[in-house]
Amino acid sequence: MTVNDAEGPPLLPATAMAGRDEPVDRILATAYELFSRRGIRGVGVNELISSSGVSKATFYRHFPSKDALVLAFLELRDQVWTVDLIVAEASRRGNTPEERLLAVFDVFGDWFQREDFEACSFINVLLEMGAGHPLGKASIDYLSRIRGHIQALAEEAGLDRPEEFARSWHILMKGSIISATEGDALASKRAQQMARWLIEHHRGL
Amino acid sequence: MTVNDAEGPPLLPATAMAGRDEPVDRILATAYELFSRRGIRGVGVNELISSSGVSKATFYRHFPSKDALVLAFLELRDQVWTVDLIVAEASRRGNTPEERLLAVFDVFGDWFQREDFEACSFINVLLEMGAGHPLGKASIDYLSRIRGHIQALAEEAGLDRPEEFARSWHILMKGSIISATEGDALASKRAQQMARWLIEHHRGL
DNA sequence: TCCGAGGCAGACCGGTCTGTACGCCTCGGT
DNA sequence: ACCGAGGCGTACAGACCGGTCTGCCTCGGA
Repeated sequence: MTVNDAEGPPLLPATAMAGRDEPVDRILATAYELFSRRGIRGVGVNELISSSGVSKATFYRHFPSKDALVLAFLELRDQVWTVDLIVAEASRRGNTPEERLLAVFDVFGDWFQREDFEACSFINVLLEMGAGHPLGKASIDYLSRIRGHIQALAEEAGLDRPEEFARSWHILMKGSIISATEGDALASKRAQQMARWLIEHHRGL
Repeated sequence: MTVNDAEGPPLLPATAMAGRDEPVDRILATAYELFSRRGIRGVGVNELISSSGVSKATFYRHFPSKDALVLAFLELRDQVWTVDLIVAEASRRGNTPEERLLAVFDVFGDWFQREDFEACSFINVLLEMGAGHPLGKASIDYLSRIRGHIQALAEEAGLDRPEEFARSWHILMKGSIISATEGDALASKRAQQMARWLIEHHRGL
């Protein structure tokens, strides 16, 4: 019995930070919590250090700047959210590559209904900082990694043109996230239906 | 021969502000230009007043706060972008309701390729401020108006369940915008293909 | 026992933020 | 001829920003 095991997979799995209580871990854990919920510009360094119980000097000893911490946050988000929460969970729920692909939107459905649903940090940071900013570029890179997971599943499933398939699939993922942010709790179902049609049209007929 | 008639429909049509040179118009025109490109928090009041050649007292005489100006900007964006640039242009390009629906993604294709492509301000503001913020709620409202235009076209086309159709369609619109922001210039084509399948499945068979 | 690395607390810097206030000027109506 | 509305420029308040720096304390290894 650890923290946040009440509803679905935990956002911050104990395995990632288990037992560690070093300042750098507290900073990262706090950054994950605050950045994912309120964005980058919405969280200041002073709040970060006070919330993580760390002095300012310690903060800047581990991270040369706030942007450096944001980069570390994005990488942590890739591990915790993309890999552990979405990809791994979808793979667990499906038995075949196609089922695993479609299960992504089942996982989305559960995720959308969490009261602490915070949308996709990569999209948030990309739009907040702009595509030209280093943090925006990093976000684009992590978004492409998500597409890579989809493409790998598409290849396993033997679908046609897996790269283009993944790009179309990703449109459904991102669009449904925005719709969920607007309050459409059924956005995952709508996207999943369109995803089924996409699979049909990419099957080697 | 007016301004920005070089490539496609103008972002700020002369008709909207034609001839008017009042301070409030200059403020709004500047706000449109800056907010749509750099977001809300990325533009300060000092820059707004200096760029529009207006004193600070004049600014606060017309808009009681920066948020009030943002609300006015969102409404202007609804008129200039949603109505004049997207809906009207798509209707102009298509002869039937279904063609007009699909033409939305043709307009998107042209829009995505502009070097001053700035994504969707409603999505930007929603993610920047959060769904609970008044500006976020206003953005959700303007996004629902976009869905209303789609739903109206779906009803004209006699499609099944036009409201759900519009929600799915909107997922494709928003997802393709994010993909275009990432740099995928063909996102409009991918979304349009999925949109065709969506129409097929909503036709009264 | 000592000593240095690392952590905590907080003052401080220059800059930026939204918003207020004050002084001066230029109009247009009476 | 006058007078007030409205516009311009600017100084300023109060808060917050990212980032630097100093001082004190604790702990672990030689």
